[in-house]
Amino acid sequence: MNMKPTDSEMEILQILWEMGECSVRSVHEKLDRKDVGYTTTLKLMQIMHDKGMVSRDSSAKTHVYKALLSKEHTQHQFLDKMIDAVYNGSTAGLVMQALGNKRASKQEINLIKEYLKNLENS
Amino acid sequence: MNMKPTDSEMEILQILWEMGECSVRSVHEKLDRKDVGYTTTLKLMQIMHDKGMVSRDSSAKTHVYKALLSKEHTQHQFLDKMIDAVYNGSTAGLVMQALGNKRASKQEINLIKEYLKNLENS
DNA sequence: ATTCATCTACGAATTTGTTCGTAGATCAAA
DNA sequence: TTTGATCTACGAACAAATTCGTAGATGAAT
Repeated sequence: MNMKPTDSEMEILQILWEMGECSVRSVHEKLDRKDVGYTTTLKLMQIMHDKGMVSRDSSAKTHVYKALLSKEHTQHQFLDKMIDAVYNGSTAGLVMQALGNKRASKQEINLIKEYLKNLENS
Repeated sequence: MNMKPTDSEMEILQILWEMGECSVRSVHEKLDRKDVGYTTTLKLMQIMHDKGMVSRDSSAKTHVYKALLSKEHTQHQFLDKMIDAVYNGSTAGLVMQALGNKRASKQEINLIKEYLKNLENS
């Protein structure tokens, strides 16, 4: 029962994690991908339910979905796979390239330094 | 001409990056995935050639392949996509979770600290 | 020259993910 | 109670990636 979400499923999970509970309609509206039909989103969420990734309250006409996969666990899963598949198992390789990107702001870098300091004291 | 490799293509690229030049046979033998036929590996590398990901010297009977995509650029591409898709755009989020994993050894962490120091002086 | 292992080429089957159209249920408002 | 908007269910089309079987070329060894 330990499925790795697909890209589309990941987009939906992000929204569910942020919102907590959600109808298909709400998810669909928050979805920023180029126009895809409503029933597509519906179908995806039904499949996710079949897979056990989300729970569903179907007591009312409009069903309400909730993520069952934890955000942390799922991120972890992706990260591990990426480190192996793209960085040959080197965590440092990934981290240093991530820091080398122009994407990391001064603020983010300070955050990371703090984090490293705390790591030390444990 | 800027393709994102699939998972299988990535496995092959890893080997090509490591080896420099390679026949299909060599790649196939280094491939550690659960037994897949030789012609499957062949086909994949032919497709990669069609896509322009690898070059091919076909002067001899046994063709010799070489990666055309740079390792750094490809890693970067994956990293960027991952940060958006899984960490909502937060580089720090990814880095800190990577460091939190038990996978980062003391040695790796020191490497990263060094790297951060050098970032400062520039 | 024949044999044999190994190679490439390529079509096709399979699998997995994504998309949508249509049918029928539900419910609120006129 | 009829209408209309919105919902779910579901089959099926489509697309992309992966897999393999088979045919034919090549070259080394007998």
